[in-house]
Order: sequence, then C-alpha cells, then structure tokens
Amino acid sequence: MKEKPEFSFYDKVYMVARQVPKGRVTSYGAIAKYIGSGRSARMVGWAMNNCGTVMPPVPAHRVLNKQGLLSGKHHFPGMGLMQELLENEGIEIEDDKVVDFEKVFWDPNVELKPFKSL
DNA sequence: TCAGTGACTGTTT
DNA sequence: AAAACAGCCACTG
Repeated sequence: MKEKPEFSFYDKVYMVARQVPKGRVTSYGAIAKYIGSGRSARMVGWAMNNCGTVMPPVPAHRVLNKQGLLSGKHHFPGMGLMQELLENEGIEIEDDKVVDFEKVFWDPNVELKPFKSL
C-alpha cells in the first residue's frame, strides 16, 4: 500500500505553520523543503495568502523569509499587526526584521519528523 | 489552454 | 555589499 498524502500543497504548509512553537519563527524555504519542494518557497507564501480561509487559522506571522524579514506583514490587517503578534510571543523586532533570528529560528526539517512518517 | 502573478531563494553581475 | 536575473510551482482570469 503506497501512502498517498491526501494533503494538498496548501494543507502541508498550513500543517507545518501551525506546529511552529510559540516564540519561534520559520522560513518559507524551510517549509517548502519539508514538504518536498525546497525551491517552491513562493508557493508557500502563496498558500499563506489563503491562510485566512482555512481552519483553524494559521499563525502566518511566524513564517518569515530566510532573512528574518517580515516580508508578509503588508498582507496582515491593520498596521504592524504581524510585528505586534511576534513581539507578543517574546520575539524582538527591529526595522521589520527579527532580532536574533537564528536563535528563534525553528526548522521543521530538524524539529519535526519527516512528513512521510506522519 | 495560455499567460500573468506571487508573503522566496540561490546564483550571478 | 547590493542589485539584478533566473528557477520554481500553484492558482486565477
């Protein structure tokens, strides 16, 4: 029996994003690689665009680019909401980027088990 | 069906 | 070091 993930590309992204621990952040590329396409980071970002249409809601504010920059903050409602959410979790933000990004970085490829094992 | 878009990343200039 | 180019794949019109 071949395991056939019924999970769509979106679902995989949401699944990983939801498992990001509080006070931690990850990058699109890390998620993309975790789901099997290390170079499809753009698709991860695109999936995040629909994050508000899925349940439960996805903490897209914990997903940043590899530079630790809040690249998607402009997509959040209000102004600086994404930054406030991150700061609320203990993450320090400066100039729209995460301080000590390497320290709060959470890599699903390391912290989580391979997707096939799920 | 084809073409355009996009919350990224790596390589090259 | 910074900017530009290319690759990548899924969704919409």
